Amino acid sequence: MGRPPCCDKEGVKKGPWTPEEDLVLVSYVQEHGPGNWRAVPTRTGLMRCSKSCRLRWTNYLRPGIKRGNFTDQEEKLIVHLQALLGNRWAAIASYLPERTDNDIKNYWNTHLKRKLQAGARSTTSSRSSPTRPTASMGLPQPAPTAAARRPPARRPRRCPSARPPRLGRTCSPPRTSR
DNA sequence: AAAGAGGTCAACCGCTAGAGC
DNA sequence: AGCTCTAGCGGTTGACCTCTT
Repeated sequence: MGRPPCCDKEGVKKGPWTPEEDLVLVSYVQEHGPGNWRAVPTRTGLMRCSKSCRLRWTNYLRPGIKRGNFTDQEEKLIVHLQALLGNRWAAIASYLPERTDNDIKNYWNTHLKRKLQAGARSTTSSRSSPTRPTASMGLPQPAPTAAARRPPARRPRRCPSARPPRLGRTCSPPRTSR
């Protein structure tokens, strides 16, 4: 008998969360606290996978999250930490408690990577050896997370193209930023 | 005003570490 | 020691949005 899937694929809702689902999840977490995500779908009646619940909470519903509008200071910190730690977004996020790893990852991939590439292109002629930043460059202390303990190396994915088509984004709340 | 291109970001998937038995 | 299960992580996707033509 193989390992069962993390959640029942039949009857599990995918795609954007509705405000009603958010409300259910928030009230559950307020009552029981975050954790034991496995129990959340059964206890709340949400037709969502436990992973989806955890992700929604940590990336969107968790209190104290700042969204969008990265400051110059945050941007510099992310660039510095990325050079220092690599793509360990959770570890980087631990230095920015108001930001989520997903947010930082997105910001890096959409803004900073491009920015740095453009900068690198303009300075390729004057290529002194890049000064690799050190951990003692005035960084705040990270919150202790499991991410900080994990090694950065990961295996390549097995079949990246075998994915079912996504459901349409039909009922997400209107975007606030931009 | 319409169409196409490119950017953004929420959410998914697959994988690994670690706990529990 | 070995197996199962869960939590958490990083990479990726694709719908939606904005800008350009």
